[in-house]
Amino acid sequence: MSQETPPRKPATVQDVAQAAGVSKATAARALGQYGAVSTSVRARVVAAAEALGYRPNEMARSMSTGRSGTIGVIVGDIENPYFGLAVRGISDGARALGFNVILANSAEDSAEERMTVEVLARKQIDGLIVAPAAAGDVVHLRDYARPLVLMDRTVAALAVDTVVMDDASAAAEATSLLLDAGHRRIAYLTATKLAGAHTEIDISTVANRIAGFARAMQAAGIGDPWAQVHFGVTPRGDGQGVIRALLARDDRPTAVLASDSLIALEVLRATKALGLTIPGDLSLVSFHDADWTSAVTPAVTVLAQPAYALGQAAVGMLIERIEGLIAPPRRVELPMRLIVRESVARIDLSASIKP
Amino acid sequence: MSQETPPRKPATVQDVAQAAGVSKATAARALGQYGAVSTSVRARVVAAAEALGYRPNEMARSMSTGRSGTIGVIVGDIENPYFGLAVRGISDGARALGFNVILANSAEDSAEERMTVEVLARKQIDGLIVAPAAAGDVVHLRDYARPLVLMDRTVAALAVDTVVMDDASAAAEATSLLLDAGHRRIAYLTATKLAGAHTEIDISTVANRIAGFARAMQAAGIGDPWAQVHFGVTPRGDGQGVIRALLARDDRPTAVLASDSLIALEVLRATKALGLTIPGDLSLVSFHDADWTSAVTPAVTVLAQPAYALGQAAVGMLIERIEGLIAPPRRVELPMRLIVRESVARIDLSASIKP
DNA sequence: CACAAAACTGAGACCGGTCTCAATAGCTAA
DNA sequence: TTAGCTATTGAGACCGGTCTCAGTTTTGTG
Repeated sequence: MSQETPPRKPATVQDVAQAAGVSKATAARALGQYGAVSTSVRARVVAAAEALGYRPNEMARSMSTGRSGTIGVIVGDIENPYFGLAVRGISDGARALGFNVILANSAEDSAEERMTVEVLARKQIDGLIVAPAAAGDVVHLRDYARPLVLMDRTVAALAVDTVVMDDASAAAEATSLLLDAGHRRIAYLTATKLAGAHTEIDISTVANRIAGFARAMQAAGIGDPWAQVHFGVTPRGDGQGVIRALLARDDRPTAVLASDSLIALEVLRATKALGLTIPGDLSLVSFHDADWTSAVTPAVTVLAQPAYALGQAAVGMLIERIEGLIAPPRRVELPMRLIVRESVARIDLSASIKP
Repeated sequence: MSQETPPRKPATVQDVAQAAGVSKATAARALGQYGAVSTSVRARVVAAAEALGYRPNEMARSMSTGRSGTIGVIVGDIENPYFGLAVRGISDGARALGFNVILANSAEDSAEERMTVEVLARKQIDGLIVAPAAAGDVVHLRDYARPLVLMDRTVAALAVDTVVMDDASAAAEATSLLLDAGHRRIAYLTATKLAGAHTEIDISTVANRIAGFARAMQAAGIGDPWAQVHFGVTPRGDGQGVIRALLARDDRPTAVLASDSLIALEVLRATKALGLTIPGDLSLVSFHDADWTSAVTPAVTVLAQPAYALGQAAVGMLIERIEGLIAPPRRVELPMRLIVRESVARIDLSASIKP
């Protein structure tokens, strides 16, 4: 059977029908698992299909059913292991439920995001999961009148299913850990840039974390924690410069909280370049339990994020909507877990820190 | 304009045509950038389309043009940063050339790969890039009678465009580095498992690297280098056990060559658990310049692989074929670059190594 | 000013499936 | 035996575009 030359032009239902001596409609029924077909005819059709190497054209099928069996996913940065893991959760979940995934990157840019939504919509995706680049610019998401799920970030203006993490309390917890170890000069590093004029933070995740950080700092009686927040620490941007400048200051922080594993890596790089040691000269806590954090020395204390579960939850909710679920928008919040390892040192509160 | 209620049912060419008072054919020409349309009519149609919020249905378009503008990519393990980077190279290249990508995982399993090819083919992809799980089982790839490009691995039985790296010479180079530093007991660690009965290595990359390793070892007068090759060092499998057992032996290796960054991480984990230090107790060289390798201490000496370029080259060749290029199968080999860092120590050849 | 060439436009087939509806066939109940 | 049903099957419309071909309108040229 493997030696027969495959047809130049792929076989269609029509071809199979002809070979089996039945009508196109009947062949389609036998092949497509719908409608009623007598067992004898079905066998004949299936045999013919087999012989012709028939392969159903999913595109044509989607054309008439109106469902593509594909969902779109837009994240800001696929490079980030956190999103990478979330996407895997989505993909696995989607496949298990019979859907495919088209993945796209927005580069954390709203305009790019808008164009991407348009492209995906044209491809007839059945639904969309997005980690919106900016909560303030979401008309394209509202206009996308189909099942939509927000992941990692909320948008007040969008009443749709949302899955997020408990960013505020996790940030507060990590900050408290540092505070309890005696640290007072704690810097919070995030990749997000403050857009020119307005200083509003347009990503709920970032805002919540900073809020949690500030809350914990203030509870410890430390004034103006916002001054300790450093924006624009991008791995492929000037992140390294920002960190080095920070660590070169006389009143340099004794501890840093990195908002993702890529930033933690930049911190490692900077301390290495500056000859500082962790946790001796600088304590470090990072968001996301990247694989390397537990393997290196010192192992990095992290806030483990259930990113895979995040993705699974998102795709689960999305597909429920696609299947027709009618219900008010749901909101799921997943808890992070603080994993204490070796990158945080105690500091003697009474001793002054050498500049 | 943003306050008009979007139509319940998306507008089609027909709707636009009607609104503009022209025939469907003319509207389609104006909207689809083909055929000739007078400027006045075009303006009228475009305006109508704008007003109706018309959005072309790519699926329908593909249906009649016979081209989906989508290419499929199958790799063994998306988790692996090496493939992750290659996939990004493919995605970026594809987008630049006007194509989309559907990504799939084969879990390094031929059967899974076969099913995936089938699924992608049904989705009418225009071409396929694959890092085949096994060179011995490729009928499904041969039967897939469309543009096909092999990436990272060659398959002698498949005369198609291929992009690979210079695995043999790179492995030899890294081994020589270790040899020159005085090492003699050098272990090669790979994730690949030897399939039950036959001990053939069914992945060209793995075979070539081991060949390069063995060649260098033999050139240094070291007998039976194959005994130093350890298979099945999978991060999510028993990799950790294998490494620990290896490092616990009296004649444990003084250096290891890890075939990817995930394995290097496992080595780090094992030495950490066993209280060994790198490079003091064990030297390490790893394939792939993962981001963490240069940030940690000691920084890991690596064989940098142009994975992004690998992906770009693959997608470039594939799309040339899709566009109709007729030419004998091409083969591109990309060079790796050895980046010496801090994870290799000199060993005094005259001194005996303590067990 | 007349006629050929070029530019537009409209009708309708087609891509490869699904799906509705009517027609035929086989079978049971009365 | 025959009306009444149900199980099968065939014809053809339809999804939303593209594309061919013929008919109509302009434009160009001698």
